Amino acid sequence: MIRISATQLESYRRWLLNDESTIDNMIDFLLKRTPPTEAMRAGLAFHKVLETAKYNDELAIVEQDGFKFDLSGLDCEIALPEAKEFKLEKQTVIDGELVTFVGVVDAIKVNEIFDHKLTSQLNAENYIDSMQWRCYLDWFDCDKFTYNLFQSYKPANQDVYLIKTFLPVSFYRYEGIDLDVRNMASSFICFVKNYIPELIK
DNA sequence: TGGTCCAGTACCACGACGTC
DNA sequence: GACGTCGTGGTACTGGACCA
Repeated sequence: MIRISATQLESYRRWLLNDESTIDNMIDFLLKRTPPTEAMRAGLAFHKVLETAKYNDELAIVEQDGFKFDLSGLDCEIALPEAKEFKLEKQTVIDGELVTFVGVVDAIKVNEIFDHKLTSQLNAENYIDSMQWRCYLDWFDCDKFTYNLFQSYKPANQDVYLIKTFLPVSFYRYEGIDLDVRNMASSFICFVKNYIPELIK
């Protein structure tokens, strides 16, 4: 049996596209030998801010885990569903191998999944090819996936992240999305069998 | 002139949470 | 308390454009 997360599949997809990345790089990632950057920690802290926010909360300057975020520059309302951090496990068989797909979405409501991303570069095209939304739409059996993109900027000599822009970007289920996920998972399983068989329990 | 902003690209550890 | 599992995408860098 092998457990596969949406993050793993997305990282594997990007690894396939990168001619210069080595097999060892991918193995290191899957075995979790990599340290998180400050940006990742900032993203985590911002996530926590959105998780703990309540309906009708007016967020201006908030502090979380040592990071300060200034949302006063946003002149819009952000809809945050009540169902947050929703986890799913789904078992299936691919190429004769028992597979457990696992994933956690930031928020979910009827037929729609939400994922929050703190980014310095607001580029929706970065997410078009992503396996993440495909996996979640397939596994959670939903029709719409929305990335809530928050563009941040950290001025030099300041310890605050200015949240400049909020941009929701949605993707929709299409015919054959399950096949795309299965094909990528099949390729991933093949890689694991060849290079990291210890991940198969 | 200095500060800000943008584009593109590759890659990897920690906190939180659930389970035992 | 120990252990296993998951998502967190931004950093660093370069070159160039823009603005006050």
